Order: sequence, then C-alpha cells, then structure tokens
Amino acid sequence: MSTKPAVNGAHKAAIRQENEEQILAAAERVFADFGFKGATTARIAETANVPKANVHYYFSTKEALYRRIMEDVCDHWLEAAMTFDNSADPAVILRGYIEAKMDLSRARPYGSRLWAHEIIRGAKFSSEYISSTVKNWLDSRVVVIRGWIDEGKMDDVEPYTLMYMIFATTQHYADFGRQIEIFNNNKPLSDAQFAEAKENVVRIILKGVGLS
Amino acid sequence: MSTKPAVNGAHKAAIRQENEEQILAAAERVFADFGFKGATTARIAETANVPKANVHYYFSTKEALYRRIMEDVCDHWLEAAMTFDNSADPAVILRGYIEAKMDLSRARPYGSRLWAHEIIRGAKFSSEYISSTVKNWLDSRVVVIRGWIDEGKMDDVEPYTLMYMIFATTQHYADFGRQIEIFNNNKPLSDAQFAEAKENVVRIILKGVGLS
DNA sequence: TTTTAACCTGACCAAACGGTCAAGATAAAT
DNA sequence: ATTTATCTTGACCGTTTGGTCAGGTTAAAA
Repeated sequence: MSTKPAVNGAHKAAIRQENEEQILAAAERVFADFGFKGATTARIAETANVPKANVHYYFSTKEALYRRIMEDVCDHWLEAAMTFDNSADPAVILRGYIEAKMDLSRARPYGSRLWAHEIIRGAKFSSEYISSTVKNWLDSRVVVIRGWIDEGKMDDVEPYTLMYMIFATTQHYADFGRQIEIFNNNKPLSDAQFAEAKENVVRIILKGVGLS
Repeated sequence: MSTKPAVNGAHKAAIRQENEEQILAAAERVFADFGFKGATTARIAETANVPKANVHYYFSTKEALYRRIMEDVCDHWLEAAMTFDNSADPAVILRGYIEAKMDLSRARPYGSRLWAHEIIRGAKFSSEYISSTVKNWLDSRVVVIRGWIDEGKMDDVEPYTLMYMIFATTQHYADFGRQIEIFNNNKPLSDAQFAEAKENVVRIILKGVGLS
C-alpha cells in the first residue's frame, strides 16, 4: 500500500506511535470497565484490534501498561487542577474548577473510573503519587481556601470536606454514569441535561459555602 | 468440646449459621477490595478461615455468593432510605438522610465499595434492581423535593442533581476512604474528624439549596 | 542489492482459577 | 447401638490467564 519514503524512518516511528496509542486507548477502556485483575490482555488486544502478542511487544507486562495509563490520567487531572489558581475571585475560581472537573468526567469517563478502581482497591500502585504530588497540590489549595475564609470572603467551612465534596460530586458523573443512565430511563444524559446538572452543582456548592 | 444436647438439631443449625456468616463477612471484604473478578474463592476461604471446598458447600458458586451479598447491602441501604420520609420539615429530613448515609459509609464501608465496583462494571448483576426498586424510591423522593420547591420551602434546584450530590459525597467517605486516609497524613479519620466532616456536608448542602 | 533492525503473530506454557468429588467426621434421629 | 443426614476437606480437573518465543514480514540503512 503506502510506500512513502519518509525522511529518517518516520514511517516506522509513526507505526509505533499509532499502535501504542491504539493499545493505550483500548487498555484505558478495559481497565476502567473491569479493574486491574478483571481486565485481560486478550480483551485489551481484541479491543485494540491487534494480536495479543503485539500488546506485549509494546508493553512488557500488564502492570507496566496499567501504570502508564495511570500516569496519563493523572496528567490530565493536573491540567484541570491548574484552573484552580489563587489570583482572582473565589467564586470565579471555584466555579471554573468545578466546571473543568465536570467537563473532564464527561470527556474522559474511563480515566475517572480507572482512578476509582485504583483507590477502592487500596491505591496499591499510586499511593506514593497521591501522598506526594496530589497531596501537595491539595494542601496548597486548602491554604488558599483558608485564606479566603480568614478574609471573610466565604463561610468558615472545613476546606478538605469542601474539596472532597467537589471531587465526589464531579467524578460521580463518570464513575456512576451507568447508574445515572438507568435513573434517566436508560438513556445517557443529553448535553442539555448535563449542562443543567453542571450549573446546579456549581450553584449549590457556591451558595453552600457563602459565595453567591 | 461442647457437646450440648440442644433441642432438635439446634447445634447443627448454629454451625450452619455461623459458617455462613463468617463466609459472607469475608466475601464482602474481599469482593469490596478486589471486585467480582479480582476476588478469588481461595482468598475468601482464607479470610473466613475455612477450606475452599467449604465455601462451595455453603454457596454453590462465586456468583451466587456475590448476589447474596449484594442483596444484603441493598437491604441496609433501603433502611437508611427510610429516614427520608415526607412528613416533617425539609431541613430536618435532608439532614437526617445525609447523616444516615454518612454513618452507613462509616459503619459499612465494604458494602459501599462493593456497590461502587458493581456500578463501574456496568451494573451487570443489579441493573434490574436499580431500574425498579431503587429508581422507584428515587423518583418518589424527587416528587417530594419538587413539592417543597413548589411550596417555596427551598430553592429551585434540579432534584436529581441534588440527590446525586448526596449519594456521591456521602459514599465518597467509604469508596475513597483510602485516598482520604492518605491526605490525612496516612491516618484514618478520627471520630471527631468524621463528625466535623458530616456536619460540614450537611451545612453546605442545606445552605446550598436554601434550607438554612 | 544486500544487510540489518524493527515490527508482527500463531502456537505454546506454567500458574492460577472456579468448581468437583469421594471419603471421612460429626451429630441427630431411630 | 445403629442408621441417617449433615458437615468437612485434601486432592483433583478443565479452563483461563499473563507471558514467551521462534520464525516470519516489512522498511530503513549500507
């Protein structure tokens, strides 16, 4: 078929990248659906449309593949985390963060569900990452929130509880998406329904902490 | 050892009950920790301190054991659900329901985590139960909330979103307990910390929907 | 054109899995 | 005392699993 010459082995590199991406995407889905132990390399291979042996050609073990995907998921979450700066109005910042996390649950539900699996299982692969990178990020945001409280900009709420509430509620739309779908007469939330949910979540939380 | 005579085979019945309970308790833990596929009958047997073959003597298959535990978990949840009546003051009712769910997450975290596994996996064993019993319960509570809104007792929020928020936040303390523990300097929340969290969750939600 | 390095994959393997079973132990009924 | 019904368990089995590997194909380099 395509016998492009391509400078300096660009074709081979493209093949590698495309296959890796295909396998990673498939693995993210399968791990999210079945958890680490429940996911089988055969199913990942089938989903990615490659022979099973090829999965092991690109990723030495199932665990290596799992770790790689966890890293990718974390990268995306830290991006969303960056919307939580500490310069502007608390209401604007919190709204932006909640909306970013809701959007991420909608756009990348598999990542969120994978994370949920990992934590429920006891965070065996990621406890180090959580206790360093994630904890540092969380603690710094708590300081910011305590600052707002001290300045009288919002109610005196326990900041960790507030953050956990935001985590839980936003990720619920990914992790428990199937349950929400069943409650919604077996139909996934429409864009309009999701937008309404997002707006309500923002409104309830902001008002709940005295920011509206 | 104990050779109590016991009227009408009471001893055998007691043995049966004790073994079943031991296996059920072990299975709830193991299923919660590893999910359906990840849990092994060998591990359940080991946790219950009985030989593997004995697990199959009392519960024909792994799936039968899983279903039985799911039923038990649901029964407990419906109990908590009953605190959500529609007679009294909305703020009192919502507070009571949220507190009951928080307490359940604290007392029976394995049940909550088992449920989370089940939903993330696509609710293959329980979609029928959710779309009938649970959905009926939820829909009737939504009607109650809509009534409160129409009577001007609370803000005009989308009732399902509010309920999902309560589900997500309260269950987060069970499902993501390990993550919370890590954030809390690798120590489980103390009773005082948990009580503070519970009070904050209630306060934020009630104020958020205009009930305080 | 030849060589080399990377990619591909059907066939295979040891380990772990859910589940079975025969044979023994124990307690209730006769 | 004997029979009967239930409980107990080590050993076993077919299947599925993650992972390997030899031998092939393809594309880049020489």
